[in-house]
Amino acid sequence: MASPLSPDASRLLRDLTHSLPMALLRTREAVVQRFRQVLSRYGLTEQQWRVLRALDGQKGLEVSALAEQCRILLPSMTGILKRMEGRGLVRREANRADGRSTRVALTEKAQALVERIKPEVVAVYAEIEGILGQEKLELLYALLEELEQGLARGQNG
Amino acid sequence: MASPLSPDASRLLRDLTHSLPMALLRTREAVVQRFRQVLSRYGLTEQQWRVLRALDGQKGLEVSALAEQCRILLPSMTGILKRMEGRGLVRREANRADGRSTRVALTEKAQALVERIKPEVVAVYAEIEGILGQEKLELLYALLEELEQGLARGQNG
DNA sequence: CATAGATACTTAACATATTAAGTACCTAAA
DNA sequence: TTTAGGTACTTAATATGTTAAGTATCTATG
Repeated sequence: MASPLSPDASRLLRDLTHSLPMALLRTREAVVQRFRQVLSRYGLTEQQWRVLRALDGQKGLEVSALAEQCRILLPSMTGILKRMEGRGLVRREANRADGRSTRVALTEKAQALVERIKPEVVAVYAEIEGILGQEKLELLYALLEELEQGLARGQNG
Repeated sequence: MASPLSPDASRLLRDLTHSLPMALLRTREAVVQRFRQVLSRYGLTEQQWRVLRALDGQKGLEVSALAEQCRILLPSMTGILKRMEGRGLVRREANRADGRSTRVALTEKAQALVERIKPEVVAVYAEIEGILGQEKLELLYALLEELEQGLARGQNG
């Protein structure tokens, strides 16, 4: 049963190896794996590290702001914070001004952990920069952002 | 508590918005969301679509080969295939030559479903190409692959 | 003041990701 | 032939992702 698609459509519907979601997935997978090698030694998932990074240097953030920065949906964030709180990495304080929201902040323990891990993470970044070189890396960032923005505009405005 | 990192390290440890894993995640998220708008109308997840795409036009694939092409780990694939088999989308046949492996193939129903969905997916691809333009898109693919290959070499060879 | 509608989460239910074990089968070497 | 060591999965346990509901709380309005 041959595909009834036009030649142009066939070009667009690339083989799986070259589809854009797959390409983004494969590259991200490879990048994240390197970071995970570091983080797993500290019993942290990549998402938990994102939370630590986002809260580092902040006095505290509301859960929704934190979720947005980390690109983690609120239902997932609920569980992540619960586990991190259980391990004494984050502390929650009620927002007196607004009874609905909660502010989250790092504990001293978490601050220390972040400082201990940072140098190793930096080393991974250096390794990655070394692969592409700074110029290509910047180009990659620019293309990714342009695509993201373009898609966002298509959704909203 | 100021970070004890060098200026160079500070440059490398970008703010969360510009970290490479986050950039890849954000862009992929935006891209996948567009595809999901189509797929969800057919009760398919993105991963299930990857399986359909990989098997489309094949006589059948072994589970491990399928998993590799789809970039889905075997334990996840086990569940995905179980659900798809339950919905009559895939069929499994024992490999007479090797009792360990199983070959998976699309059912007629799944073939028809793929043909029905393809045009809509192609439209999404066209939309994405329109955002970046073909030239930048190719550049993006090339950069992603170069980075992925570079990281893979760092792991293995 | 009463209340409809919005906000900021949390719960629930299901699908997937990740790592570690377990199982059945196969292969090669003693 | 027996057996140690691989291979191709599957199971299990835990963490997240995704969507839909549910729960307080807040805000603007009549």
